[in-house]
Amino acid sequence: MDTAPTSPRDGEPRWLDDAEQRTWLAYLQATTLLEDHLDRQLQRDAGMPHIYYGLLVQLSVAPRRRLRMTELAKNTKITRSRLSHAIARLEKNGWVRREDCPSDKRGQFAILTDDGYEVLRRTAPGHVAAVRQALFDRLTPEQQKSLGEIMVIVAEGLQPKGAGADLPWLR
Amino acid sequence: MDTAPTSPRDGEPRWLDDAEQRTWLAYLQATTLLEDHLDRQLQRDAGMPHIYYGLLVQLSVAPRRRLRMTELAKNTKITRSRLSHAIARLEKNGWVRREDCPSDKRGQFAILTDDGYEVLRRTAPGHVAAVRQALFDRLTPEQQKSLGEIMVIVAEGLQPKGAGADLPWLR
DNA sequence: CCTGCATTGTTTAACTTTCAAGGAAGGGCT
DNA sequence: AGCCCTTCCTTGAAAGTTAAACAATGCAGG
Repeated sequence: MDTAPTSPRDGEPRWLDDAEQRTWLAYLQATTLLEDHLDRQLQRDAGMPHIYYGLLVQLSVAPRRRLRMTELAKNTKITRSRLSHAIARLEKNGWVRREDCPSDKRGQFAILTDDGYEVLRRTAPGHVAAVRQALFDRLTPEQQKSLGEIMVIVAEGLQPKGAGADLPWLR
Repeated sequence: MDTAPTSPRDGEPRWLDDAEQRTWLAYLQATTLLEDHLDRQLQRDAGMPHIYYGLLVQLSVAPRRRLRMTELAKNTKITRSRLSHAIARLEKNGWVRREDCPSDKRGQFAILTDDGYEVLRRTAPGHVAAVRQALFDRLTPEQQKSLGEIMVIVAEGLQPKGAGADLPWLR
Protein backbone atom coordinates (compact mmCIF):
# COMPACT_ATOMS: atom_id res chain seq x y z
CA MET A 1 0.00 0.00 0.00
CA ASP A 2 1.16 3.51 -0.67
CA THR A 3 2.32 5.16 2.46
CA ALA A 4 2.04 8.85 2.83
CA PRO A 5 4.80 10.03 5.11
CA THR A 6 2.50 12.69 6.36
CA SER A 7 2.70 14.55 9.56
CA PRO A 8 0.08 13.17 11.91
CA ARG A 9 -2.92 14.98 10.52
CA ASP A 10 -6.27 14.62 12.08
CA GLY A 11 -8.26 11.60 10.92
CA GLU A 12 -5.23 10.26 9.10
CA PRO A 13 -4.06 6.91 10.31
CA ARG A 14 -0.56 6.83 11.72
CA TRP A 15 1.29 4.94 9.00
CA LEU A 16 4.42 2.97 9.63
CA ASP A 17 7.51 5.02 9.09
CA ASP A 18 10.40 3.72 7.05
CA ALA A 19 12.16 1.89 9.82
CA GLU A 20 8.94 0.38 11.07
CA GLN A 21 8.07 -0.83 7.62
CA ARG A 22 11.41 -2.54 7.23
CA THR A 23 11.08 -4.11 10.64
CA TRP A 24 7.59 -5.35 9.91
CA LEU A 25 8.56 -6.78 6.56
CA ALA A 26 11.57 -8.47 8.05
CA TYR A 27 9.40 -9.86 10.80
CA LEU A 28 6.94 -11.31 8.31
CA GLN A 29 9.66 -12.82 6.21
CA ALA A 30 11.66 -14.19 9.09
CA THR A 31 8.71 -15.79 10.85
CA THR A 32 7.38 -17.27 7.61
CA LEU A 33 10.74 -18.66 6.63
CA LEU A 34 11.46 -20.07 10.07
CA GLU A 35 8.09 -21.71 10.37
CA ASP A 36 8.47 -23.27 6.94
CA HIS A 37 11.97 -24.36 7.70
CA LEU A 38 10.99 -26.14 10.90
CA ASP A 39 7.89 -27.62 9.32
CA ARG A 40 10.00 -29.24 6.65
CA GLN A 41 12.66 -30.36 9.06
CA LEU A 42 10.12 -32.05 11.29
CA GLN A 43 8.02 -33.41 8.49
CA ARG A 44 11.12 -35.09 7.18
CA ASP A 45 12.60 -36.31 10.45
CA ALA A 46 9.56 -36.85 12.63
CA GLY A 47 6.73 -37.26 10.17
CA MET A 48 4.66 -34.38 11.45
CA PRO A 49 4.40 -30.62 11.13
CA HIS A 50 5.86 -28.30 13.68
CA ILE A 51 2.65 -27.63 15.58
CA TYR A 52 1.96 -31.31 16.09
CA TYR A 53 5.45 -31.73 17.40
CA GLY A 54 4.80 -28.91 19.84
CA LEU A 55 1.76 -30.75 21.13
CA LEU A 56 3.85 -33.80 21.91
CA VAL A 57 6.45 -31.65 23.61
CA GLN A 58 3.84 -30.05 25.83
CA LEU A 59 2.52 -33.45 26.79
CA SER A 60 6.00 -34.75 27.48
CA VAL A 61 6.68 -32.13 30.12
CA ALA A 62 3.27 -32.38 31.76
CA PRO A 63 2.73 -34.41 34.92
CA ARG A 64 1.96 -38.01 33.99
CA ARG A 65 2.47 -36.94 30.37
CA ARG A 66 -1.14 -35.90 30.07
CA LEU A 67 -3.15 -32.73 29.71
CA ARG A 68 -6.76 -31.80 29.40
CA MET A 69 -7.62 -30.77 25.88
CA THR A 70 -8.36 -27.21 26.85
CA GLU A 71 -5.10 -26.93 28.77
CA LEU A 72 -3.17 -28.19 25.83
CA ALA A 73 -4.97 -25.81 23.53
CA LYS A 74 -4.13 -22.89 25.79
CA ASN A 75 -0.49 -23.84 26.12
CA THR A 76 -0.02 -24.08 22.40
CA LYS A 77 -2.31 -21.17 21.52
CA ILE A 78 -4.49 -23.10 19.13
CA THR A 79 -8.24 -23.52 19.04
CA ARG A 80 -9.92 -26.51 20.59
CA SER A 81 -11.30 -27.40 17.21
CA ARG A 82 -7.90 -27.51 15.65
CA LEU A 83 -6.65 -29.49 18.59
CA SER A 84 -9.40 -32.06 18.23
CA HIS A 85 -8.40 -32.72 14.65
CA ALA A 86 -4.72 -32.75 15.47
CA ILE A 87 -5.06 -35.18 18.36
CA ALA A 88 -7.17 -37.42 16.16
CA ARG A 89 -4.31 -37.58 13.73
CA LEU A 90 -1.70 -38.17 16.40
CA GLU A 91 -3.90 -40.87 17.85
CA LYS A 92 -3.93 -42.62 14.50
CA ASN A 93 -0.17 -42.49 14.54
CA GLY A 94 -0.19 -44.11 17.93
CA TRP A 95 1.67 -41.24 19.54
CA VAL A 96 -1.16 -39.99 21.70
CA ARG A 97 -4.16 -41.65 23.27
CA ARG A 98 -7.25 -40.19 24.91
CA GLU A 99 -8.72 -40.95 28.26
CA ASP A 100 -11.84 -39.71 29.96
CA CYS A 101 -11.43 -37.38 32.86
CA PRO A 102 -12.89 -39.08 35.93
CA SER A 103 -13.75 -35.91 37.81
CA ASP A 104 -15.35 -34.05 34.90
CA LYS A 105 -17.27 -36.19 32.51
CA ARG A 106 -17.01 -33.60 29.79
CA GLY A 107 -13.26 -33.71 29.93
CA GLN A 108 -10.72 -35.61 27.93
CA PHE A 109 -7.06 -36.17 28.61
CA ALA A 110 -4.60 -36.32 25.79
CA ILE A 111 -1.82 -38.66 26.85
CA LEU A 112 1.58 -39.15 25.28
CA THR A 113 2.15 -42.83 24.55
CA ASP A 114 5.49 -44.59 24.81
CA ASP A 115 5.69 -44.57 21.04
CA GLY A 116 5.11 -40.85 21.08
CA TYR A 117 7.78 -40.34 23.67
CA GLU A 118 10.15 -42.42 21.62
CA VAL A 119 9.58 -40.27 18.58
CA LEU A 120 10.41 -37.20 20.63
CA ARG A 121 13.51 -38.79 22.10
CA ARG A 122 14.74 -39.70 18.66
CA THR A 123 14.02 -36.42 16.95
CA ALA A 124 14.52 -33.81 19.64
CA PRO A 125 18.26 -33.42 19.10
CA GLY A 126 17.82 -32.70 15.41
CA HIS A 127 15.06 -30.27 16.10
CA VAL A 128 16.98 -28.38 18.74
CA ALA A 129 19.90 -28.21 16.36
CA ALA A 130 17.65 -26.74 13.67
CA VAL A 131 16.31 -24.09 16.03
CA ARG A 132 19.80 -23.22 17.15
CA GLN A 133 21.18 -23.01 13.69
CA ALA A 134 18.34 -20.87 12.38
CA LEU A 135 17.93 -18.63 15.38
CA PHE A 136 20.08 -18.67 18.49
CA ASP A 137 23.43 -19.29 16.87
CA ARG A 138 23.00 -16.22 14.74
CA LEU A 139 22.27 -13.85 17.58
CA THR A 140 24.49 -12.21 20.13
CA PRO A 141 23.68 -12.84 23.79
CA GLU A 142 22.24 -9.33 23.97
CA GLN A 143 20.03 -9.99 20.98
CA GLN A 144 18.83 -13.24 22.49
CA LYS A 145 17.92 -11.45 25.67
CA SER A 146 16.19 -8.69 23.78
CA LEU A 147 14.27 -11.16 21.62
CA GLY A 148 13.02 -12.93 24.71
CA GLU A 149 11.82 -9.73 26.29
CA ILE A 150 10.12 -8.55 23.14
CA MET A 151 8.32 -11.81 22.56
CA VAL A 152 7.08 -11.96 26.12
CA ILE A 153 5.65 -8.48 25.75
CA VAL A 154 3.92 -9.31 22.51
CA ALA A 155 2.59 -12.62 23.77
CA GLU A 156 1.26 -11.08 26.95
CA GLY A 157 -0.37 -8.30 25.02
CA LEU A 158 -2.30 -10.74 22.90
CA GLN A 159 -3.46 -13.13 25.58
CA PRO A 160 -7.18 -13.59 25.59
CA LYS A 161 -8.52 -11.73 28.59
CA GLY A 162 -8.42 -13.45 31.92
CA ALA A 163 -5.45 -15.58 31.01
CA GLY A 164 -3.57 -15.32 34.22
CA ALA A 165 -1.76 -18.58 34.60
CA ASP A 166 -1.22 -19.07 30.93
CA LEU A 167 2.35 -18.00 30.72
CA PRO A 168 4.03 -19.33 33.81
CA TRP A 169 7.04 -20.14 31.67
CA LEU A 170 7.57 -16.55 30.83
CA ARG A 171 8.26 -15.13 34.23
CA MET B 1 10.73 -33.01 26.04
CA ASP B 2 12.91 -33.51 29.06
CA THR B 3 15.97 -31.37 28.91
CA ALA B 4 19.10 -32.46 30.59
CA PRO B 5 21.09 -29.40 31.58
CA THR B 6 24.26 -31.28 30.93
CA SER B 7 27.64 -29.91 30.30
CA PRO B 8 28.39 -30.28 26.61
CA ARG B 9 29.29 -33.93 26.61
CA ASP B 10 30.37 -35.62 23.45
CA GLY B 11 27.56 -36.94 21.31
CA GLU B 12 25.00 -35.15 23.42
CA PRO B 13 23.01 -32.51 21.63
CA ARG B 14 23.36 -29.01 22.97
CA TRP B 15 19.98 -28.51 24.58
CA LEU B 16 18.43 -25.12 25.07
CA ASP B 17 19.24 -23.66 28.42
CA ASP B 18 16.59 -22.17 30.62
CA ALA B 19 16.67 -18.70 29.15
CA GLU B 20 16.72 -20.03 25.62
CA GLN B 21 13.74 -22.23 26.33
CA ARG B 22 11.75 -19.33 27.66
CA THR B 23 12.71 -17.21 24.70
CA TRP B 24 11.76 -19.93 22.25
CA LEU B 25 8.43 -20.60 23.90
CA ALA B 26 7.66 -16.91 24.00
CA TYR B 27 8.59 -16.64 20.36
CA LEU B 28 6.27 -19.46 19.41
CA GLN B 29 3.41 -18.06 21.41
CA ALA B 30 3.88 -14.49 20.30
CA THR B 31 4.14 -15.31 16.61
CA THR B 32 1.17 -17.68 16.74
CA LEU B 33 -0.97 -15.20 18.61
CA LEU B 34 -0.01 -12.31 16.38
CA GLU B 35 -0.64 -14.23 13.19
CA ASP B 36 -4.03 -15.38 14.45
CA HIS B 37 -4.88 -11.91 15.63
CA LEU B 38 -4.15 -10.33 12.27
CA ASP B 39 -5.84 -13.15 10.41
CA ARG B 40 -9.03 -12.54 12.29
CA GLN B 41 -8.79 -8.79 12.01
CA LEU B 42 -8.36 -8.96 8.26
CA GLN B 43 -10.84 -11.74 7.73
CA ARG B 44 -13.38 -9.59 9.48
CA ASP B 45 -12.51 -6.23 7.92
CA ALA B 46 -11.18 -7.18 4.52
CA GLY B 47 -12.59 -10.63 3.88
CA MET B 48 -9.28 -12.37 3.46
CA PRO B 49 -6.54 -13.89 5.56
CA HIS B 50 -3.36 -12.03 6.35
CA ILE B 51 -1.24 -13.66 3.68
CA TYR B 52 -3.66 -12.78 0.93
CA TYR B 53 -3.67 -9.23 2.16
CA GLY B 54 0.09 -9.26 1.98
CA LEU B 55 -0.11 -10.27 -1.65
CA LEU B 56 -2.28 -7.29 -2.45
CA VAL B 57 0.08 -5.01 -0.57
CA GLN B 58 3.06 -6.26 -2.53
CA LEU B 59 1.21 -5.67 -5.77
CA SER B 60 0.14 -2.21 -4.67
CA VAL B 61 3.71 -1.03 -4.23
CA ALA B 62 5.03 -2.64 -7.41
CA PRO B 63 5.50 -0.63 -10.59
CA ARG B 64 2.25 -0.61 -12.56
CA ARG B 65 0.76 -2.60 -9.68
CA ARG B 66 1.89 -5.85 -11.19
CA LEU B 67 4.40 -8.58 -10.50
CA ARG B 68 5.42 -11.81 -12.08
CA MET B 69 4.16 -14.77 -10.14
CA THR B 70 7.61 -15.91 -9.18
CA GLU B 71 8.57 -12.44 -7.99
CA LEU B 72 5.50 -12.21 -5.87
CA ALA B 73 6.15 -15.65 -4.44
CA LYS B 74 9.69 -14.66 -3.53
CA ASN B 75 8.65 -11.39 -1.93
CA THR B 76 6.10 -13.07 0.25
CA LYS B 77 8.11 -16.23 0.86
CA ILE B 78 5.44 -18.62 -0.26
CA THR B 79 5.57 -21.41 -2.80
CA ARG B 80 4.47 -20.86 -6.36
CA SER B 81 1.88 -23.54 -5.90
CA ARG B 82 0.36 -21.78 -2.96
CA LEU B 83 0.47 -18.54 -4.85
CA SER B 84 -1.34 -20.02 -7.83
CA HIS B 85 -4.22 -21.09 -5.63
CA ALA B 86 -4.23 -17.83 -3.76
CA ILE B 87 -4.27 -15.68 -6.86
CA ALA B 88 -7.05 -17.81 -8.26
CA ARG B 89 -9.09 -16.98 -5.21
CA LEU B 90 -8.27 -13.28 -5.33
CA GLU B 91 -9.14 -13.30 -9.00
CA LYS B 92 -12.56 -14.67 -8.16
CA ASN B 93 -12.97 -11.81 -5.74
CA GLY B 94 -12.11 -9.41 -8.51
CA TRP B 95 -9.16 -7.97 -6.64
CA VAL B 96 -6.47 -9.30 -8.92
CA ARG B 97 -6.34 -10.20 -12.56
CA ARG B 98 -3.77 -12.08 -14.57
CA GLU B 99 -2.06 -11.08 -17.74
CA ASP B 100 0.39 -12.91 -19.96
CA CYS B 101 3.94 -11.68 -20.04
CA PRO B 102 4.70 -10.54 -23.58
CA SER B 103 8.44 -11.11 -23.39
CA ASP B 104 8.34 -14.54 -21.76
CA LYS B 105 5.43 -16.64 -22.81
CA ARG B 106 5.76 -18.84 -19.75
CA GLY B 107 5.23 -15.87 -17.53
CA GLN B 108 2.17 -14.46 -15.88
CA PHE B 109 1.62 -11.13 -14.27
CA ALA B 110 -0.60 -10.77 -11.27
CA ILE B 111 -2.15 -7.33 -11.40
CA LEU B 112 -3.99 -5.46 -8.70
CA THR B 113 -7.36 -4.29 -9.96
CA ASP B 114 -9.03 -1.04 -9.00
CA ASP B 115 -11.37 -3.00 -6.79
CA GLY B 116 -8.39 -4.59 -5.12
CA TYR B 117 -6.78 -1.24 -4.59
CA GLU B 118 -9.99 0.06 -3.14
CA VAL B 119 -10.12 -2.76 -0.62
CA LEU B 120 -6.62 -1.91 0.47
CA ARG B 121 -7.35 1.79 0.68
CA ARG B 122 -10.35 1.07 2.85
CA THR B 123 -8.77 -1.46 5.16
CA ALA B 124 -5.16 -0.37 5.44
CA PRO B 125 -5.71 2.09 8.28
CA GLY B 126 -7.36 -0.54 10.44
CA HIS B 127 -4.66 -3.02 9.66
CA VAL B 128 -1.84 -0.65 10.44
CA ALA B 129 -3.57 0.21 13.67
CA ALA B 130 -3.79 -3.46 14.57
CA VAL B 131 -0.10 -4.01 13.89
CA ARG B 132 0.80 -0.96 15.90
CA GLN B 133 -1.37 -1.89 18.80
CA ALA B 134 -0.14 -5.46 18.95
CA LEU B 135 3.50 -4.79 18.27
CA PHE B 136 5.10 -1.39 17.85
CA ASP B 137 3.17 0.47 20.48
CA ARG B 138 4.29 -2.00 23.10
CA LEU B 139 7.99 -1.72 22.37
CA THR B 140 10.54 0.92 23.24
CA PRO B 141 12.45 2.51 20.37
CA GLU B 142 15.46 0.40 21.32
CA GLN B 143 13.39 -2.75 21.22
CA GLN B 144 11.97 -1.81 17.85
CA LYS B 145 15.44 -1.31 16.52
CA SER B 146 16.62 -4.56 18.01
CA LEU B 147 13.66 -6.48 16.65
CA GLY B 148 14.36 -5.19 13.19
CA GLU B 149 17.99 -6.21 13.34
CA ILE B 150 17.17 -9.65 14.68
CA MET B 151 14.54 -10.34 12.09
CA VAL B 152 16.80 -9.28 9.26
CA ILE B 153 19.46 -11.67 10.52
CA VAL B 154 17.04 -14.56 10.77
CA ALA B 155 15.46 -13.85 7.41
CA GLU B 156 18.80 -13.59 5.69
CA GLY B 157 19.97 -16.79 7.28
CA LEU B 158 17.03 -18.70 5.90
CA GLN B 159 17.04 -17.33 2.38
CA PRO B 160 17.23 -20.06 -0.19
CA LYS B 161 20.75 -19.95 -1.58
CA GLY B 162 21.44 -17.55 -4.35
CA ALA B 163 18.80 -15.13 -3.22
CA GLY B 164 20.74 -11.97 -3.67
CA ALA B 165 18.20 -9.34 -4.56
CA ASP B 166 15.46 -10.83 -2.50
CA LEU B 167 15.64 -8.52 0.42
CA PRO B 168 16.31 -5.10 -1.00
CA TRP B 169 13.91 -3.72 1.60
CA LEU B 170 16.06 -4.89 4.40
CA ARG B 171 19.17 -2.89 3.71
C1' DC C 1 -35.18 -30.09 42.10
C1' DC C 2 -34.95 -27.24 38.03
C1' DT C 3 -33.97 -23.61 35.05
C1' DG C 4 -30.65 -20.99 32.60
C1' DC C 5 -26.22 -20.24 31.29
C1' DA C 6 -21.27 -21.53 30.83
C1' DT C 7 -17.78 -24.86 29.68
C1' DT C 8 -15.87 -28.95 27.29
C1' DG C 9 -14.97 -31.14 23.40
C1' DT C 10 -16.46 -32.82 18.80
C1' DT C 11 -18.32 -32.46 14.21
C1' DT C 12 -19.45 -30.74 9.61
C1' DA C 13 -18.54 -28.07 5.58
C1' DA C 14 -15.96 -24.64 3.40
C1' DC C 15 -11.63 -23.09 2.67
C1' DT C 16 -6.43 -23.13 2.51
C1' DT C 17 -2.04 -25.33 2.13
C1' DT C 18 1.04 -28.95 0.76
C1' DC C 19 2.86 -32.42 -2.13
C1' DA C 20 3.82 -34.65 -6.30
C1' DA C 21 3.27 -34.44 -10.97
C1' DG C 22 3.19 -32.34 -15.38
C1' DG C 23 2.70 -29.08 -19.53
C1' DA C 24 4.69 -25.44 -21.85
C1' DA C 25 8.34 -22.32 -23.02
C1' DG C 26 13.24 -20.74 -22.75
C1' DG C 27 18.06 -21.55 -23.74
C1' DG C 28 22.33 -23.88 -24.61
C1' DC C 29 24.42 -27.45 -27.25
C1' DT C 30 25.63 -30.17 -31.38
C1' DA D 1 16.75 -28.63 -36.48
C1' DG D 2 16.95 -31.73 -32.51
C1' DC D 3 18.10 -32.65 -27.75
C1' DC D 4 18.43 -31.85 -22.97
C1' DC D 5 17.84 -29.45 -19.07
C1' DT D 6 15.90 -25.63 -16.60
C1' DT D 7 12.41 -22.29 -15.30
C1' DC D 8 7.53 -20.80 -14.93
C1' DC D 9 3.31 -21.82 -13.52
C1' DT D 10 -0.75 -24.81 -12.85
C1' DT D 11 -3.31 -28.82 -11.36
C1' DG D 12 -5.59 -32.38 -8.43
C1' DA D 13 -5.65 -34.96 -4.38
C1' DA D 14 -4.53 -35.27 0.38
C1' DA D 15 -3.86 -33.00 4.59
C1' DG D 16 -4.69 -29.28 7.64
C1' DT D 17 -7.41 -25.23 9.40
C1' DT D 18 -11.41 -22.44 10.43
C1' DA D 19 -16.07 -21.09 11.75
C1' DA D 20 -20.37 -22.33 13.29
C1' DA D 21 -23.36 -25.52 15.26
C1' DC D 22 -24.07 -29.20 18.50
C1' DA D 23 -24.42 -32.63 22.47
C1' DA D 24 -23.20 -33.35 27.00
C1' DT D 25 -21.98 -31.95 31.40
C1' DG D 26 -21.18 -28.65 35.11
C1' DC D 27 -22.76 -25.08 38.04
C1' DA D 28 -25.17 -21.24 40.32
C1' DG D 29 -29.55 -19.45 41.99
C1' DG D 30 -34.35 -19.66 42.87
